[in-house]
Amino acid sequence: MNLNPPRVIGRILRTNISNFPRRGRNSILSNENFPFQHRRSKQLMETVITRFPPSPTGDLHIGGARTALFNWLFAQNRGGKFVLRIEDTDLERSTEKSVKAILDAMEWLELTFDEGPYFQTKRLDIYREYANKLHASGHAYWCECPPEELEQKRKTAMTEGRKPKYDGTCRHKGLGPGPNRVLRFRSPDTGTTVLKDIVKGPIAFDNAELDDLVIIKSDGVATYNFAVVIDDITMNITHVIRGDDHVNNTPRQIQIYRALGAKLPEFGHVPMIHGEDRAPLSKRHGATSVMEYRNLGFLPEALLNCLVRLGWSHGDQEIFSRSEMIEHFTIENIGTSPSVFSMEKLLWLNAHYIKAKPAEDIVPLLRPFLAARGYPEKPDAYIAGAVRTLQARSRTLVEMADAMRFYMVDEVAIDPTAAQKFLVPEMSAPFERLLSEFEKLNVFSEATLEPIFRTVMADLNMKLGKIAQPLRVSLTGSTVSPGIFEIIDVLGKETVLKRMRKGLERMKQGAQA
RNA sequence: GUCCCCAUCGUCUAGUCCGGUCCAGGACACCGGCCUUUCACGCCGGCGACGCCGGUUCAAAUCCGGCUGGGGACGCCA
Repeated sequence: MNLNPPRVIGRILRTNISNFPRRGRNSILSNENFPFQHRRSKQLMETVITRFPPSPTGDLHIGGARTALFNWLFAQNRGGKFVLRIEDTDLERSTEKSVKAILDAMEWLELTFDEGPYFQTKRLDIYREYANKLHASGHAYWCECPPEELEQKRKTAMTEGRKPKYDGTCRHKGLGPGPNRVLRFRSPDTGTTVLKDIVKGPIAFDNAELDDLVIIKSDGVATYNFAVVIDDITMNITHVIRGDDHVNNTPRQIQIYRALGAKLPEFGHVPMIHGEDRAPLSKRHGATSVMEYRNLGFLPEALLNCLVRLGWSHGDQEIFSRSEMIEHFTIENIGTSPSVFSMEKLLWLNAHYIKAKPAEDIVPLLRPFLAARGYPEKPDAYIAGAVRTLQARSRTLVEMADAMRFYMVDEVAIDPTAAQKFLVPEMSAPFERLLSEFEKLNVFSEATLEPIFRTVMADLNMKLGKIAQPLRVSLTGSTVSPGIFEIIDVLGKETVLKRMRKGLERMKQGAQA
């Protein structure tokens, strides 16, 4: 006879906990009966503290950056604090270089932190202290099972279709510490643990699914699942916003909080970012590291804007300034399904920010790209002028730097196909006429040039388009460029006349050929 | 295999909580047009989705169940 209601495992549906709103714009503030209502109002007095805990085993990648951004935004929105913590307890894979790379990327994105960076390897004693507490209270025990044996048992379980969990061999041995021994957390084997996820809603786990996880490795270092909990407790973290891939770790962590009698933070799990093929983002999807995007000529505000829209939205708004992101960011508007990172969208956003930014502000950002191309030095004002003509035509700083070549080099290389088509003998007469008019000119600007063009065109009974292409080819070496007057304006009289004479020569050569 | 999560245009998403206002809105990409000295920018228009099957209901993208598909987790990694 079963008098107990059936246990509900997994996503708890509205019918089971009807007043747990998963999302919904106003529900949290409007619903008086919301179970967390007064916890919530207590929180309003309490400072929000979020954290970003990368492990220094590589560059900061897109997914990590978005997690950092969400935590940062939430803290900013609530007037709270943002903590950076380096999770370097994997002594094998953690490197100094990665720490630097992560810090650089955070700085580039201007994701400023109020505390840290903390390093877990500097806090090992704290973990041991808490581990001792757990041992003393009977919540942890020493285990001497050799790793190879455990590995073998896991495999067997897997092939037999069972969950590969620790079988509890040392659970009741009452062992003390010793070489090659690990400390395991004694996980309850009945009941359920409920994760009240602020993004996904409540999720229940059957405790029988959870095994006794290692909390202190045989080298005396805490494992991830233990160190995070201790850190989040001792750093007073109020909200843990992290990737979806941590959902299954959370019930174990909750049990540790409970065993320690600590207050739980709020947990929010954000769906992951995938590549175009829906597989998790990896190298073969192209650039995955934040700094690669800087090298590709992207602006940090564009990357941030792109990332914030992956899994979060505010109605139909696409463009967000930093302050708008902060102002509008709420957990309720985080989506529940995984998203695919799109380079096309990033390019569009980047083009938008390049257009919107004052040319003067682009110059310093562009300089490294110019230098990389070995262009001769030019003054800021000159480059700014060139930038202005290219802003609407460049999606990245790389494209801009490439397109800027003809402004920068002394001699332009003329595209052979373009020369063949436009630097033709028939054009030499009108070209000569234009050249002689230009030579007389003292003030060289669009305002003085345009009337001259008009009169020359009228005299020769030609359309502007007819002469524009040969001129363009002479000045830039290509049939594609910014507007002809803009170019002349930036290049200046001397260079324009020099290149026009060169062009004229080519036209006459064409006549002989 | 077991457990967990997810499911609206090709992509990012609005709408889902509180069913009707949605023969589903916006953005990127794509296609067409306008503007025009080239290329862009900009503007206008077009293409294009509620995974499937049941149930509840006068009414379902929205609630319920199943299926299918995708993803995650199962380490002395984090």
